[in-house]
Amino acid sequence: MAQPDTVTRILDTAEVLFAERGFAETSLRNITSKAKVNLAAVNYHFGSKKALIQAVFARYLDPFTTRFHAALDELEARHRQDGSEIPLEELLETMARTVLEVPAERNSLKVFMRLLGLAYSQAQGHLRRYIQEEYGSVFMRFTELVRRATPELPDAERFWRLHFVLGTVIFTLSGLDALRDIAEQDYHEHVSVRDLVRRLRPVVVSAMQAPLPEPPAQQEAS
Amino acid sequence: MAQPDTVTRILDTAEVLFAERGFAETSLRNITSKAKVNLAAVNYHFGSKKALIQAVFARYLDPFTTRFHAALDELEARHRQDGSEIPLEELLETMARTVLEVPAERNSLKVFMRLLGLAYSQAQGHLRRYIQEEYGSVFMRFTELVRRATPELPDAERFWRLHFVLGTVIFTLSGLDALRDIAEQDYHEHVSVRDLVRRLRPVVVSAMQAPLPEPPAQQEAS
DNA sequence: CAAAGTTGGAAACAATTGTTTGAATATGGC
DNA sequence: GCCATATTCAAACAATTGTTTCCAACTTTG
Repeated sequence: MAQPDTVTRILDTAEVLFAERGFAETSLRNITSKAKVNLAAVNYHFGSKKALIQAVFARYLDPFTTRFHAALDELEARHRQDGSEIPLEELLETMARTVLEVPAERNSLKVFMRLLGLAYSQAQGHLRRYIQEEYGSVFMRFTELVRRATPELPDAERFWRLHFVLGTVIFTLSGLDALRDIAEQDYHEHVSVRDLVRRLRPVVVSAMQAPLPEPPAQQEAS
Repeated sequence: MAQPDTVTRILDTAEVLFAERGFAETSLRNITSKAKVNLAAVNYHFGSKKALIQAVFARYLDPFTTRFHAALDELEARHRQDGSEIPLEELLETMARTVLEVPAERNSLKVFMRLLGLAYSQAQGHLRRYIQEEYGSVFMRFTELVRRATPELPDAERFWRLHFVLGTVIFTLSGLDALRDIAEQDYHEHVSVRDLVRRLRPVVVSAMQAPLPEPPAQQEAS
């Protein structure tokens, strides 16, 4: 499409407004007026509002997948040498590190997380489809590694637990501002994102390694 | 406001559409045409779209808070007799049971959960404020009981962990349809809501009882 | 039965939405 | 210099939004 200043001004403004208010609640006029560009610029450079939304995501997810693939490459290479399986903690740790790393440059982890949360919760069917098609492969690679790291878990159980912890992370980090306000007000304790990740670690690990649920419906367990 | 058939037809239709597509993405014309009532009926009976949204929530949350208070009363009374503290599992169990119980009549747990998820994720400031003001007290009562059940947890840690598991539950149950599709397709296994709650139980308990995170910088031991 | 008040309905309201148009301006290659 | 292309801009577009108006139909009540 195009490269220069207008495009990034639009993207910078759009991602903030989207994160603050959602997609449907943010009009193109909101974006263009705040970005000080002409209204038609969005349709000119991106084609449509849908395409703009996808472009906002691509600017985060493209570098993320690149780095995450690289990090997994390195992790696999290291463990291929000493012949050991990659432990679950290391996988989770790697993912967390990559997630923290990518938006660090623009100091916008909060925006990134909020966008991810919106992608799941807003109806926007096209978005989920886009993300699935464009970035599904890296997620599949990760889950396959998790599978090898947790051979004791039935496949279905692991599937659900991964989504359980995904929910924890996205919910917490995407609602971070509101929660942080409450926490600071109630406990007079400032929480940084790194702080939260530190708190999340043992919880997520314990969640993944929780005992298996009792088998369904039958009154009699062994 | 009013009582008869039109009002409930609007509410029934609105909650389904809201759950499917979000608030901003659902127009009053969508609702009224599908409910086969006149467009003006919404503003006549509820006053505004905002008020309709709140009414949809109230229809779930009012009975929920009533029953939850009652269930907690009973739980407290039972444990006051034998002098023991209420264990965490029982608290979580009670909440889960109440959540499952309330919408069971209309077979709309999915809708209920999806609405809760939207309430958190959609910007809709008025909604969060409304829910907080209207139903904050029952949540505070619950957290106080959780506090007594987990005296080993620092207050801030407990606060965060409660929101961690809240995220798990809301995220999972509100995105249930999509996740269920994937799960059935990949593992040929049908998952009911009760099934999911069964899977959630050990995960949530383990998450709450996870070891404390290490203070800001140190190595880890299992 | 008739008056009063409540509910239902078609139409119009003003505001806002995403998108398109066509002319003006800047930019870059020759 | 000039031409072609790329970008910006103001204006208008058609569609949709929540809300209001005014009148008909109904139910209740005296």
